[in-house]
Amino acid sequence: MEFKIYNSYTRKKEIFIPANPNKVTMYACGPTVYGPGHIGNGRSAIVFDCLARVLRFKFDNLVYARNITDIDDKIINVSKREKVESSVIAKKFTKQYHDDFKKLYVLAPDIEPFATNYIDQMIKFIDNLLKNNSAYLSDSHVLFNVSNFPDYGKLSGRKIEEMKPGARIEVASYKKNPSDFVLWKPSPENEIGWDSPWGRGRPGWHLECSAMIKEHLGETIDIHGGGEDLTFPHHENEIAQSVCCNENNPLARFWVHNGLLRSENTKMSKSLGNFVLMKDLLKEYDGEVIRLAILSSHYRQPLIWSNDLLNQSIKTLDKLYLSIASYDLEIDIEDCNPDEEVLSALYDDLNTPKALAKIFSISKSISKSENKINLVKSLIGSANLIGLLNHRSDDEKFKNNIYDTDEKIQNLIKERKLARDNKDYLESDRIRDILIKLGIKINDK
RNA sequence: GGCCACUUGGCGGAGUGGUUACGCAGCGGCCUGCAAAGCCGUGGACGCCAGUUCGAAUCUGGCAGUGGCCUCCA
Repeated sequence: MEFKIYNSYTRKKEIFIPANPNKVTMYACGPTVYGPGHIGNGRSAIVFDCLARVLRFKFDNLVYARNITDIDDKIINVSKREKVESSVIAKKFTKQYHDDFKKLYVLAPDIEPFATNYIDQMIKFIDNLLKNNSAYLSDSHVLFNVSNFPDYGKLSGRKIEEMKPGARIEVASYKKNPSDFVLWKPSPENEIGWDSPWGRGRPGWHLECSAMIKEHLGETIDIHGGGEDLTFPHHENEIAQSVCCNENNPLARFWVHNGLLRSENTKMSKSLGNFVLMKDLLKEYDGEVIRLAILSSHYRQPLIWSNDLLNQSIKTLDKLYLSIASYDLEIDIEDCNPDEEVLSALYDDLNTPKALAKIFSISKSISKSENKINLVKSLIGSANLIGLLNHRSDDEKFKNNIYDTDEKIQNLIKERKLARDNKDYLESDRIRDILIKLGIKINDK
């Protein structure tokens, strides 16, 4: 079965064939760690985690890298405010992201490069660009010379002439062309910086991805991903600098962008302040519920984040677990393979809503089937492929469930059964109410 | 101003030129001491206007609405 994915660069769904089947390469832009991540960051991580899982299933030897931007003006600003080193801020929020991602069942990427570990590579990168006239020095900054790259704007579908310079941000005076972007900028004495041929300073935002991709994955990678909001200017700039640095080799064969989350009618974003933090959400909802909510819509569609969506996901997930409860203990996880229809949905541009529809229908068919175990295997195999149904009926997670081994609760259940046997329904219903208050659902039979 | 995307039932959300998506919620029934779960059944949709076609929610054009981007963002 072939794997198809929508390529933002060509604006078409295309069959994905890796350039080198022995090493499939994917890079996704990770977060800048200057504060706790919101659920939009979570969506991106979940989408590319899901893509990585499916690619791993289809191809051997996927190398998936997702970076952490640990040097940036925003981090520096926070560090000034908190009066600590910027590395302290970066470390703190890297840990927060890791914790959040783990709870969302996002697997660690194969490589997680930190920008500050690649300063040397970035300096070399800039040096290369200066040598071939793709960059210039101006007012202690090194800038990328956009006019030297004719394909600039191709990814985001815009022409330099059509852009309205300074529409939002004032054009810096040291730029030859408003679209030129910073590769290296000077750092004041009291701020973090590294020595370079152009003085003490720090790299521009876009550079790290290009340098780290080149270092770990090569000059041309199979898939480059990130949020839709990174298309311009971030990815456009990455392409420009990488292509110019690497003798016109394309940076990525496929570009994959996830749609943005919205709160009501506007996009959720840090600058608008209308975001929901992952850590706050995770206090109220199970990570698997959040993951299901995210995967219930196609990754390229905008998704309106709401409590309704979450509450629906709770019910749906409950039912999925209920349908496999106890049967799942009889099977070996190794034997669980995804259903063919689920697979073909996922192979078709990662159509998770369609895959979930099939998962639900398998789940529904279990109770009336003669061959329950096979269906349970297929259900778990399918759900696991997209990072769902990670728990078994006897897991800690279900402590507060009918499978609870807690003595007090088991006794209550026994007492209730006794009352029912004696047809003392007043008493049995009273105990049921207690159990419900303890978060335990009673399913007779 | 330029570029791009989207618009499906109460809600979420796929898909297809002609046949039930699916889930949640609803309604009727079976089961149950009563519930829950399960089972059986059921109503309800493709933004508007034209065009192409034997046939369009699906293709084309126009219109409207919503949203995104035009150097902070996943």
